[in-house]
Amino acid sequence: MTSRWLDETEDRAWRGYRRLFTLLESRLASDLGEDSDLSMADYTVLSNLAEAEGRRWRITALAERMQWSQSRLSHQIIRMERRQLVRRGQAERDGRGAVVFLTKQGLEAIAAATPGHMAAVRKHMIDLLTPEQLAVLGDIAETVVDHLLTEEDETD
Amino acid sequence: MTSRWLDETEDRAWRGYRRLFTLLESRLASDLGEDSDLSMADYTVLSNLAEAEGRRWRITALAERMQWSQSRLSHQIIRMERRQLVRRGQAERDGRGAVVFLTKQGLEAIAAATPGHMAAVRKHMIDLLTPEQLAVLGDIAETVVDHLLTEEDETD
DNA sequence: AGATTGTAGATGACATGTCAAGTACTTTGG
DNA sequence: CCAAAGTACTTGACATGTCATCTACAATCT
Repeated sequence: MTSRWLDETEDRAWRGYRRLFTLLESRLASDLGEDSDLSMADYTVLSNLAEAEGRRWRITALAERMQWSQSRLSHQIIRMERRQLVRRGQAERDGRGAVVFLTKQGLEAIAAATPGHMAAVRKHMIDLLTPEQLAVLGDIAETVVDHLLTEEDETD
Repeated sequence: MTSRWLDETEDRAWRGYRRLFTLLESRLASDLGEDSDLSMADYTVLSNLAEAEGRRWRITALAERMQWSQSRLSHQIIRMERRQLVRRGQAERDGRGAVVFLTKQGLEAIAAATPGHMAAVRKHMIDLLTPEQLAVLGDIAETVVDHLLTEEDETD
């Protein structure tokens, strides 16, 4: 059925997108959980830290990069600190600030989980698509993301 | 930076997709919340009910359609019932079963929220893309969704 | 019919996310 | 230098989602 709000192509794209992401999220999360004790949230935090200079980030900067609220990241990090995956420390030049950094265990956890996770990403998504489709997806994402980030700064 | 796991096109598509959906989800949710007192979850449930024959669904069937766990839907419906958006009733031919149906208030809520929500969907996504891009997105979603649904039934 | 197994849904404990406030430090402007 | 305003992060209350388990009814098998 086509809604009154979108034409057929639009409707197919929109419903497809919604379904894709509902299914893919839950599939990736369960694959990840099976061989790693990490949630998708854990994984994202750890992989951002692992990619970073010095394997550390200032909290606000990391939240910004991940597009998470500061509060969400704060809670997440506190939970991860309890599990020894990360540790917090004082920021150098700012008494208010905090940095998170990877612990040895965190590094091991992300190193162990990444091959399986990336294999799942390939299997359930990337390898199913042609290079042309991937290129278009990249374009689409760029367009929408740019729009959303730009607009954010405006009064609207 | 390109990861060791994906080539440049793949990496761009994958990171773009992740960023797109993080940003879009939160933007749509906040737009929706601003003019409607509905969460995205509320909206999805209500719109599925509104589209249905008799404006009602058997709980399991609705969960399946939405790709939600039964438990998630059960909790959601109980919360929505408290707010008078839906009501539960006995299924006709099955003493175990339950149906959810829209209340007058639920119908009014979804009717009031839909124009704004669909405008947001257009503004933040659909209208930014060309028909060709939308068609490719539809194809991509179909491919990935089919794969995920098919595989689900297998032993793996 | 009675026992066994299956299915629908609810429930409780707990993980996660959001929002509004609180605390502590920094910056700015006189 | 001090007051006012801003920034960085944490906290607590509460909404939401997940998982395992429970209850009740249905279907099947003898």
